[in-house]
Amino acid sequence: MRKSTRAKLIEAALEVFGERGYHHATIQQIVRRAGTNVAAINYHFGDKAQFYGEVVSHALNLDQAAERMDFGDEPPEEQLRTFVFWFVHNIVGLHKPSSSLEKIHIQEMVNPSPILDTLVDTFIRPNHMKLRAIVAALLPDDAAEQDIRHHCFSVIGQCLHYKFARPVMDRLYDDIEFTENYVNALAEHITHVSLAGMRAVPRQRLMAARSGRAHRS
Amino acid sequence: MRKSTRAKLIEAALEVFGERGYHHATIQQIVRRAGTNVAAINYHFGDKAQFYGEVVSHALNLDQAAERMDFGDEPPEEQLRTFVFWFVHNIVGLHKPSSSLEKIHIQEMVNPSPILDTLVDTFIRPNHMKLRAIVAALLPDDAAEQDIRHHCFSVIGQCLHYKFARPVMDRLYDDIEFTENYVNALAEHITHVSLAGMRAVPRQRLMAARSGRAHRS
DNA sequence: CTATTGGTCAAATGATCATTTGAAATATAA
DNA sequence: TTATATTTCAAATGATCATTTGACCAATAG
Repeated sequence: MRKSTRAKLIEAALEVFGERGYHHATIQQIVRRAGTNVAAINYHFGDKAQFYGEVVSHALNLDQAAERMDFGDEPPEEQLRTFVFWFVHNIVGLHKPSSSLEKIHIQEMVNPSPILDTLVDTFIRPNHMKLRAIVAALLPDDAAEQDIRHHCFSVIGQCLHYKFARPVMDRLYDDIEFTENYVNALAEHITHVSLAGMRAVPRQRLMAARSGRAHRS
Repeated sequence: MRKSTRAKLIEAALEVFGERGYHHATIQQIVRRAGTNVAAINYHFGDKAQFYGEVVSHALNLDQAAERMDFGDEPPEEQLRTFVFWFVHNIVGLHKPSSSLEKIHIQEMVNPSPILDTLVDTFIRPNHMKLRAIVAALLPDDAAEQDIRHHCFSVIGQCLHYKFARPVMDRLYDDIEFTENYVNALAEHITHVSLAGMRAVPRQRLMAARSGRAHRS
């Protein structure tokens, strides 16, 4: 016995769920890739939903076992840079091996399943808090709670865009290639914009006058 | 005859496709909302795919008929602000009436269908070019092509995040409410960060030394 | 009036999946 | 070895959809 059927199934499912999302992934595809057959799912995991749960928690364990991002005692600017580089590389998917969890993370954002709660608690929130600490260190001490959040979301939003908008970007420009160097340049750009945004804090507060200005339809 | 069945179908489909996306929307749901039955789809449009095509191009026409965003001769800073306010409000969906097209736009980004090509050409690219012009006006004349693009993507990425990450944000923080005022504050934040990022242009170019720094797995 | 056309309907068909089943094969214990 | 529990398999079942069919209805033209 080389590798237990159960293990092969989880491994294959991690890939397939990452590629197609929970709904679009079929059990056929998974068992074919695992070299076994459909009944094994029922036998080992009950049904597709429970199976998916097992797969995700297995991925979460893997991730916890993997090396954690740690910034010695770098200044917060550098910590942000490190965070963004790590995130962008994982998101864009150049780090093939360990990024299945990221893919599932993306799929769940777009099309949440009950698993999302777990995913947020054990994976997303810890990362968010790490970023939040960095952002808080970069902003003035009296920064409002909302501003801290928004700067976090600005950082993450810029990173994720290169995942979500990929199909559109490829149609807008036909010369984009996500090489190692290009992704590094992206990360540098995002770091730059984010830092600039945080340094320019003493902005005038939102004027009430602006309230009505949006798109009048 | 109050409203043709065909019109009722397109109207209902616009909503349903916007809410659930092409794949998850069922013909049953659409015809139920339109108060008719499944055969009408076959009769009027052939099949689901062609139907979807008609619905999207109808929405595009509606959108073209709608008032175009125009900035008199405001300075580019204000133009950017106007653009972001308009985009965020449409994306987040406070502008109920006209936002079905935006919803389909989002759905297509995540789960592209053949329609995406049309959508990019007639809807996304024009908007992108408008933003691009504003960004180019804000950057120094010798700004690199890549920098222009990346600043555009930073703006759009920050905006879209409040759509895509909504399920996650609701789990991270339980006190977020997308009121008119809050969305305005968001838009102001995004404008602020983006402008700061563009003004701080004379940054040192990416060092080759940084190439190897990302997540070492 | 009658025939033709455009439009609607309920029910049938067919495809794709998840899930179950019961028979085989394999291992494990006695 | 024999009995018992585990694990795999191919095929059956059932659910959910999209798509088709053929019977109706209403209007309009001859």
